Amino acid sequence: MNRDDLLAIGEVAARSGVASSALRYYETLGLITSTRTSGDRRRYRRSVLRRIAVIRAAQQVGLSLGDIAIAFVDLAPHAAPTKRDWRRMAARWKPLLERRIQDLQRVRDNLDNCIGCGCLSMQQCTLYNPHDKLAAIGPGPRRLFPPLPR
Amino acid sequence: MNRDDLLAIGEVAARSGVASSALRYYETLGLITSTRTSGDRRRYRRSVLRRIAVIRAAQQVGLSLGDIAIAFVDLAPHAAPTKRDWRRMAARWKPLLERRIQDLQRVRDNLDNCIGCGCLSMQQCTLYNPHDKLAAIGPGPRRLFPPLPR
DNA sequence: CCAGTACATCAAGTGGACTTGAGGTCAAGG
DNA sequence: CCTTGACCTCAAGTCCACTTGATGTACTGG
Repeated sequence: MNRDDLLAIGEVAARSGVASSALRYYETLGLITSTRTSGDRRRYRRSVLRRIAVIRAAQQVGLSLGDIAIAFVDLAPHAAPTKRDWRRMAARWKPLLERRIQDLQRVRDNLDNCIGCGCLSMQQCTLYNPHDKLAAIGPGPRRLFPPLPR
Repeated sequence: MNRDDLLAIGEVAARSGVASSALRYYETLGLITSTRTSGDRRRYRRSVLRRIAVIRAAQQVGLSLGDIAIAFVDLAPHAAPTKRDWRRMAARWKPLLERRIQDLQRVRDNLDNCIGCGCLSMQQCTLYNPHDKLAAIGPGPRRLFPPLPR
């Protein structure tokens, strides 16, 4: 239906699983870009799907859209990140991801312990230790990570 | 300083790393409870620290405070969860946690792939595949998991 | 006794990530 | 030509997890 290999917002929404309104919102944040038709409709390059996938992945890691935007402008002023850009971003995010995984594994291991012990021997339980990394991570789900290292 | 083995809100805040205002907020949600002194100050049992640790852990897993509250009223109407209660909660949350870890590992493995390949061979890249589990997880960080299984 | 600090309530504000609604436009099919 | 559906903008609303501010009360040290 689209001759120019460009996607309408609805198509992008369908293929990415992200609502059109969210896509417009991403655009206001500079996370994605679009061209317009004569009738002012957004047209997206196919590469936007990759970009969106990266955004979702980064959200998974715990980055805010602001953090992601920074990473994007920082690394890729153009719409389709190059191999090199992508590699840099991936390298940068990986430690965060690793740490996040480790944190969750710690929680899981504690659950295992607690399932075994009933968690009444609290002294050595890291869940119970308020001043470990978990506590330092921040005020709950909305900020799972500190801001990107400068 | 406290004879009755009860903790003032400031002490709980200091020991748990959670702000007093957040503790009061948790109380409005029924996540924690307190008794009052004659002067209307909150006094917490020591076990509240464990409860708070559990709350933070569950947030780590991606549960909302609402979800946690449900799990709590569901399992533990009393202030200090018993060994059995805690075991059940842990057992219930563990699959969520495992899944979350797996999802993140998937992302990480993809990053590894992409660091190697530059992510330009997108066909087999699961990051690029919009209809996989990642896309299904939901609208970003605020709801990393579907609501608790019934 | 008096100052200072810690705590109380309650209403309102914040930030993130969107969604919803009102009101209008554009392009295709019958 | 006219309807329908997808799209547009912009302002406002929503949900979550808290925080902040105003105003008042209680206990502690000097």
